[in-house]
Amino acid sequence: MPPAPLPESFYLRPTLDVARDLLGRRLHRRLGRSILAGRIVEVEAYHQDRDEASHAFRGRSPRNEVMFHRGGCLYVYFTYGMHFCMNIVTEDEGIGAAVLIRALEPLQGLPAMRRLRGDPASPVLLTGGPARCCQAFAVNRAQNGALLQGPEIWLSPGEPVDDTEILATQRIGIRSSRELPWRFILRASPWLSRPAPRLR
DNA sequence: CAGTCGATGTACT
DNA sequence: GTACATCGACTGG
Repeated sequence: MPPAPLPESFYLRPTLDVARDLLGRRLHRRLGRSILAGRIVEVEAYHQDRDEASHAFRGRSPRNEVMFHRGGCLYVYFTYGMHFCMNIVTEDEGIGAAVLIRALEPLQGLPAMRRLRGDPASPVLLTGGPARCCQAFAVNRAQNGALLQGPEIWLSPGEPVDDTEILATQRIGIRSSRELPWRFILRASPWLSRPAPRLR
């Protein structure tokens, strides 16, 4: 039996708290009779308030509708004409907020992930990057709005992460509100979309 | 290594 | 038109 989903209450907290707390959790995806799993090692928070880079900053629209749903579902959007990105929706109905999954450590179903990704040369190219995570886990428009209580896709507790393992940095690939340190990484993970900044 | 650039759909000015 | 929460192929050092 696969691990049980995190409770809905996990998602109904301030988005930055959820973002940090997502590190070390596991993402599970059922594909027919097989199950894929990965450990979350890199995320970015987005919020309707004070965050011009957020899709929710300018209010509800058909695209960002799911960001305003009650926390505990998946917001999937299409970008750059060919890629999908997946987000964990947070907070109450009516608040536009979500956490982008940027990198995972593959744990289960690696052969299937390799097929879905076109057999990349380096292991980190399997799930290092938000669009790569979606491709490796077969996530696309069809999963937009999916509830995270399974059986299609869900999160499980995984194992605890100490605060000292977490680093907050600026987000990747955005212009506005770039000063917000809302990217959270497991600093020692080899599975990040890019290496942790050097210590000083 | 770093930097550049094309692919290609959708949202928004 | 222009930008876009990206990726992969290619260039040059």
